[in-house]
Amino acid sequence: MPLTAADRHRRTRRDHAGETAEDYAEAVAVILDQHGVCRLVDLAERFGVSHVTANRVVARLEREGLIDTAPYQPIELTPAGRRLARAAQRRHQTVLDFLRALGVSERTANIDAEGIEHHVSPETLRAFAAFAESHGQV
Amino acid sequence: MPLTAADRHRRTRRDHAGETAEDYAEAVAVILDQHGVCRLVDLAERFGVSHVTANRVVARLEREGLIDTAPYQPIELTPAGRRLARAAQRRHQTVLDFLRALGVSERTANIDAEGIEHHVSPETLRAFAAFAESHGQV
DNA sequence: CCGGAAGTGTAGCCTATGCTACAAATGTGT
DNA sequence: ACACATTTGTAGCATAGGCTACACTTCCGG
Ligand SMILES: [Mn+2]
Ligand SMILES: [Mn+2]
Ligand SMILES: [Mn+2]
Ligand SMILES: [Mn+2]
Repeated sequence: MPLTAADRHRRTRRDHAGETAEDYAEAVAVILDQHGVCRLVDLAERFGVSHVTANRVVARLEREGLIDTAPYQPIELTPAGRRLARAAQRRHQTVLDFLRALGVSERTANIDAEGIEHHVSPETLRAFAAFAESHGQV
Repeated sequence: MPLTAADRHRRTRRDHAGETAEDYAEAVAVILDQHGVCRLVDLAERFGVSHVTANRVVARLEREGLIDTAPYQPIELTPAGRRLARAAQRRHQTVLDFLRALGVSERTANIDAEGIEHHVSPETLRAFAAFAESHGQV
C-alpha cells in the first residue's frame, strides 16, 4: 500500500493521543524514585500546569489502568503503568543520547527530546541507538 | 537559568500549538502547486479528517492571517501563510533527508518526519542538515 | 437550462487540556 | 488539640480538534 499524507497525519495524531500517558507514567516513576512518594503537586510542577489539569490527567490514566490512587492519597503506578514508564524512560534516554551524540547542545537536546521521543518509531529508535553507540562521547 | 522539566513540557506544548498551522500552510502550498487550486476537500483528504474539521481549522487560520478564503471559494495563502509554508516545507524536507541519511527506511522516515519536524529547534535542524549533507546518498 | 453530484456550511455532540476561584481534606507544629 | 499551611477536589469557563447528520450552493453534463 502506498503511504499517503493522511496516513502520516493519522499516525502523528495517534502519537499525540498517547503522549500524555507516556510522559505522566515516566514522571510518576521519576518522582517515586526521587522522593519516595508522588503527589499531585509534584506532577503539576513537573509539567508546568495547574494542579487541576494534573488531577484530570491522573483521573483519566486511572480509568485507563495505568495509575493507582485514592482521594487525597499519593499516586502510584499499576503494573501496566510501570511497564509504560520504563519503556518511555528508555526511549527518552535514547533520543537524548542521540541528540547529544549528534553534537546538539545539552540544553537544546533536553528540550527537543521531550517532543521528538513520541514520534520515533522502533525502527528509527534503533537507528538512533546505533548512532549514539558508535558516536557517543563517553 | 537551569532548564526544568516544566520548561521542556511547556516548549513541547507550544510546538503542538503551532503544528496545525504549519502543516496546513504546507498542505495548501503543496496542493496549490499540484492542482492549481486548493479546495477544502483536498485538505480534508490530505489530513484524513472530515471536511468539517478541515473547515474549522481553515477558519482559525484565516482569523490568524495565514489563509485567505471566501465562502464556497478555493483556499489561498496570505503572504504570512506563504512564508510559513515555505519554512515548514524546508524544515520537513531536512528532517526527512536526515532520517533517510541515517538509514531509516523510506516508509518509516516519511511517517516519523511528520511528527518530529515540529519539535526540531533551529540548532538541531542545523545538525540534521549537516549530517544529511555529509552522509546522504545522492 | 436544469438536475444531480460535488463541495461547503452549520448544528450539535464528544474528548483532551488549559485556566481561576473556591471548597474541603490533610497533616504539621506548637 | 487546633490553627494554619499544604494538598486535593470541584465548579465553571475556554480553545483545539475529532465526529455525524443535514442543509445549502456551485458547477457541470446532457
Ligand atoms: Mn515527552
Ligand atoms: Mn508532537
Ligand atoms: Mn509537514
Ligand atoms: Mn507535521
